[in-house]
Amino acid sequence: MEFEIEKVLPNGLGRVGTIKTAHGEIKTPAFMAVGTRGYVRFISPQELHMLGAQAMLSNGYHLRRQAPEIAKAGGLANISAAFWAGAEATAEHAAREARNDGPERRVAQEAAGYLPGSESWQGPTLTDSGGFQVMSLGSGLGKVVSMEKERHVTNTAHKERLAHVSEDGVSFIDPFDGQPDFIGPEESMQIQCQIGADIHMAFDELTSLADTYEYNIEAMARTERWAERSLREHIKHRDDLGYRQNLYGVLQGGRWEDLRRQTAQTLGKMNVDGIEFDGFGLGGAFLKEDLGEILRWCNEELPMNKPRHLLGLSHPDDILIGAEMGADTFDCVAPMREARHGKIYTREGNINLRKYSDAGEPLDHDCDCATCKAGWTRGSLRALWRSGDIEKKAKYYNLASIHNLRFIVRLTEEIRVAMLEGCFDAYKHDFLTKYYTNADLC
RNA sequence: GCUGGAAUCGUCUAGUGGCAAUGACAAGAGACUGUAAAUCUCUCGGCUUCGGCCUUCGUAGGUUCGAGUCCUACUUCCAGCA
Repeated sequence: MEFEIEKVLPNGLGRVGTIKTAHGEIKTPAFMAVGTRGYVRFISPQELHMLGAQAMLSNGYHLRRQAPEIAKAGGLANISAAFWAGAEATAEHAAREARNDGPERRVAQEAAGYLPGSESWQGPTLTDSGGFQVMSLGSGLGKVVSMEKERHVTNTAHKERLAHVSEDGVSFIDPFDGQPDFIGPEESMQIQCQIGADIHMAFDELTSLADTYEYNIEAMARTERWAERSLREHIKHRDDLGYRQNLYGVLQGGRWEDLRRQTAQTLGKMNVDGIEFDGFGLGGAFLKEDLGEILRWCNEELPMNKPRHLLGLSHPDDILIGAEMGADTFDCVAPMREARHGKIYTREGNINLRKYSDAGEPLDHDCDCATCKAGWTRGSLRALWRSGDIEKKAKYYNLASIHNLRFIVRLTEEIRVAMLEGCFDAYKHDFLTKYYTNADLC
């Protein structure tokens, strides 16, 4: 994998570049669409391309059982409709998708034409290691990035712990079928090399905001040991599918400067038989106010010439700060999840669609997404969303997801242009002023 | 006309002696950041110094310490019979 840097900001960290993978290029900064199970919910691969998404991120944890099948088909970016239609995985997959409201849920996806496998994603792909699930199934304190410190432990206090960490890896209960399972660095690498994304993440342990400094030292050291094991295993399999797969080491260390700088140096130099990581994942749960500083600590220590992926963030201020501080790629479920939940992104701040039952105005007055161009208004979209008709709802999820995703993708495109033209600071200031000073902001 | 049955918060609905009264939907507010998330939380008669207070289950009476619940009459609706 090559990474070409075209321009660097005066701060020496933020940059414009191009990542070249076996399945295509990624012009950075870039936002990757999240398709956890190998497809992006409610958005077809063709629609993804049209809205400017350059890459898709899937998850080794969720695809672990289908991984051998995916490998046989030649990897995530090569699987055909026939694969999903014919594979045994389909039955299991459908059962999982349908777990809440029976067949209806699947019918909704079929009706809208968004079942996985109607097409395949032709482009660069990335898989996560399953490390995030250590926390989301385990310590269970939502990965909240909040403006307010008091709020950082929220909404999951009564969760049952489904995952436990040991030196070997993570033992967990699959929340869908209740079966016990285990993933360690070796397992994660084997799974990811079967799925065959262009970029893989080392198996890491994400700590929550509630964890102590002492625990973060322990978890970070474990993540570094896992990183070396990940690299060792990855090297064995990285060419198994006939093209070169790449591995990013993942930085943890919470909100502490000494830990962040230390792990950046350690992972930046880490090698197995002279082979180093191809790039780096910037991980962690962040308070918004700390994000820029933490990224600066990491990226001042990491090698300049390798790409960095900021894991799991996408709010505009986070992306702007991330790009400024040297993150090249991003991914996040928020644009699509929030779309499904009725939050529509606009340049003047986000709106809650519930409040616009009669509104004939566009979603966003300045938007070039397919949904807006097709003339959907706040009112007409709200009517779809609130409809009891499951097919209409599916249509809403499609239209709203496209809008929000395009909004974030476009933001990264504009950041790239602004950086190239040397006006990043002005662009950032203008965007944030407009976006965060509106009274309707939610 | 007779005989049964039914009338509860926008809608549907639970409730057969201690109830401002169940659940669902609708409505309203908030949350969501490497997807256990088409999800979750809160509000949903009025007032409140948050301890309560007031007014409510078709209408009017009655029994009872106490009635949405029991009794009587009336009104309306449904079903069956004329």
